[in-house]
Formats: sequence, structure tokens, C-alpha cells
Amino acid sequence: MVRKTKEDAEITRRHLIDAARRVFLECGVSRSTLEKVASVAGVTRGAVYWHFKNKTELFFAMREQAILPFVDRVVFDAEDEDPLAGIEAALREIIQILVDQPATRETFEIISFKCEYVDEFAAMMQCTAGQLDFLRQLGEAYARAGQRGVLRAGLVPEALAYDTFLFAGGLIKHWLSSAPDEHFRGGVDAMIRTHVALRRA
Amino acid sequence: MVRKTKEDAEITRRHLIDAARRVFLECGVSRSTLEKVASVAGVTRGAVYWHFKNKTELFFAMREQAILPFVDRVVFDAEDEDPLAGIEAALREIIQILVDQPATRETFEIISFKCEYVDEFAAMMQCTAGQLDFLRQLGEAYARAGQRGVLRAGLVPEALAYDTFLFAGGLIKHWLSSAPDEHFRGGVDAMIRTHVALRRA
DNA sequence: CTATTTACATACATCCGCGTTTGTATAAAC
DNA sequence: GTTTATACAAACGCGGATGTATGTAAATAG
Repeated sequence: MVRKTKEDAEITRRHLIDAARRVFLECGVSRSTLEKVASVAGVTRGAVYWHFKNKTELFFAMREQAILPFVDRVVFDAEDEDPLAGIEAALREIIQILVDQPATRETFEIISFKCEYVDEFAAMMQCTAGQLDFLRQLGEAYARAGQRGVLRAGLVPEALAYDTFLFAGGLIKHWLSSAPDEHFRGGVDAMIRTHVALRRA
Repeated sequence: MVRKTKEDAEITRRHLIDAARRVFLECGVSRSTLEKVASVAGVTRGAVYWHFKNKTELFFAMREQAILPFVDRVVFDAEDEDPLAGIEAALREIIQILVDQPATRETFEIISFKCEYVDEFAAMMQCTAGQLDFLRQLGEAYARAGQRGVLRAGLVPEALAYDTFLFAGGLIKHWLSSAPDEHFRGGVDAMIRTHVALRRA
């Protein structure tokens, strides 16, 4: 019994991506072998090469799935009467995604720490469209905050946006690299509050 | 003529570390072969294995050299009458080190983007003693700023320190990944000023 | 019901990088 | 002036990962 139905094949494909995530996380992308991925998925390398051209394509297939939750869940409401609260909520939501979506969290950990940005992966170093969009939305939210008068005087929305952007990136990175029971994770909420409070009038 | 004098050997060792940095930066640590490193250094793999146990040891030898400039140049003056200005200066100094010490900059780029944190490299994920020290010094500087009354009211030094710590990390990372002529690099000074200004009374 | 395609498993050939070993000319020790 | 240790170069053997080629049983198309 080798040949499977179309749905079975799709399941195999997902199993392969799941297995790849596990192996990448443990061994790093470079040291991960397609043999390991296949065996974790309960198949052979033949299945891998059937569904994907090579390890690179498998990696990007895995990566794509992790981006979706963010565009869905991290949104800014332009009608919000307190844009700063919206920013604060967005920051908390980012961390929350990492909390309740282990696959996304693991993929981010791989992208952040278990992958070398050379050759085929070099392009990943630049900000993604999603990141740039997040940066832009931060700027717009800060601009609205300024108009509504909840912002401290004399602050440039763009500079604030970048500051928060870097803060968010650092937050994610340190949250990922910290142990679940570590002191850092408990303090995240307070850090987010402090960060936003600094901007309030 | 094979056997060299002790000084010659030391020169070879440095050449190897320089070559390793170049190759690591171009190929990533995993894809870097000791053959490439050796040939760039103008020697053979024999020389590499004479001076270093393996690629890992060569990597850490390279890494160690990049940490020194920071402990030397990023200092906080406890007697400073404006600790916030001291923090601002420290942040600027960090970027300045990257500007005028290409080797340090390249090593940081390798550590940030061209290296997978698994197995022997997994320990690197945690904050180094130097980083923790930087974090601590930030906290103390903010505490002094509070005592001198230059800090905004109601701010906790520790939270501020962490915010600045994440900011600095993000700043370095984005500075490294940005092109020399990119808009981002020109805006760094303003971003540092904004970041610190947010905390001023 | 037959033909063909699918979804893999299996087998094969190749190359690459690593660690080790051996060789060797010279510097340093005595 | 020997002897020994040094600082490499050159050669060896090895496993491991990759990509491809082939085999094959079942699903699907006609």
C-alpha cells in the first residue's frame, strides 16, 4: 500500500512541514537532514522530494504558515479613541500569539536563532512586507494619538514608531530565548505598559 | 621553508581568524569550510588544525576579539551630573564602535545573522556577562537620573533599563542589516535622542 | 476493465568536508 | 653541532548528505 488518496498526500505534506519544524528547531536548518525530517514524519526521503524541491523549499513552506496569524490578529483600529491603548494591545497580542500558537512560536525561534542568512536565505534579512506594514501602522497610530492629544508634546510619530518597532523586535527575540518559567516572561506585560506610558501626555 | 618563528606563527593565527571572519560572513558558519578559510589565509588546513581544534574553536576565538572594544569604550560615569546624557552617549558609542571597527562589525553580523544557535553554539543565545552588565549599568544610571531629578516622574529604573536594552539590541541588529547608504543609518542619531528624550522630565 | 498517473519507497552514484596521520624543513634548546 | 620540538603541508580514509533514477502498488481517468 503505497499510493494514497489526494487527502492522504496533503496530510503527508503537513506532517513533513511539522517534522521539519521540529528538526529545524532541534538541529538548526543547516544540520537538519532530509533523512531526519522524513523519519520524524514517518516517511522516507522519497516523500520529501516528491512534495518539495529541496530543503530550502521545505523551509519556506514552513515559514509561510507562521506569518498568517500576525496579519490576522495584529490589527490597528483607525477609529480607536485611544490609539496608544491600541498600540499597547497590539504589542500584547504579538506576545499572545507566541503563547497560544506553539507552531508559530517555534518557527519564529528557528528564523531568529536556527538559521543562517546566506545565499537563498539572505533575502530574509530584510524586513518583510508585513514588518514594514506594522511599522507604518505604528506611525499612523502615533500620528492619530498626536491628533487626539493623548501624546506627549514634541514627539515625532515616525521616530516613536521606530522606537516601538525595535522594542517589539527585541521583546519577541528575548521572549523566545527566555525559558518559559523565566523572570523575563512575567515582566513582559509591565514592560509593554511602561513603554507605552512613556509616550502618554 | 615550512617551520616559522614564533612571531610568524602568531601572524598566521591572526590571519586565520581574519580569514575565518571573512568566510563566515560570506558563507555563514555552517557552510564555511576550513579549506576555504585556510586558502583565504594563504595556508592549508594543516595550519588551521595546528592552531585550532576545529571550526567551533576558531569561531569562538574570532568572537572573543569582538567583545573587547565594548567593555573598553562603553562606560558609564557614576559621577555624571546628567546620567541620561551618559546613557545617550553610551548608545551612540555602541554604534560608533560598529562604524570605526569593521572587524567588530563583521563579527557582530556573523553572530546575529550567519550562525545557528544549536549544540556548541546554543549557549550563545543567553545574554553574555557583558550584556547583563550593560543592562545593570543602565538600571543604575536610570536610578541616578531619578535621584538627580532629571527623570520623568513615576518611572521604574529597571523597566526603563530593559526598554533601553531592547532598544539597543534592535538598533544594533537593524544597523547591521541596513545598507551603509540606507536611510535607517542616518536616522539612528535622531532615534537615540528621541529614545532618551522620552525619559527626561 | 484497462491505461495511466500518482505518491511514495528503495537503490544508486557522487561529492564534499572532516579528522587524522604522516612527512618535513626549520627554529630553538642543549 | 646534535637533538628535539615546532609549524605547518600533503595525503589518507571515512561517513554522511544530496540528488536522481528506478521500482511499485494503489488511485484515478477513460
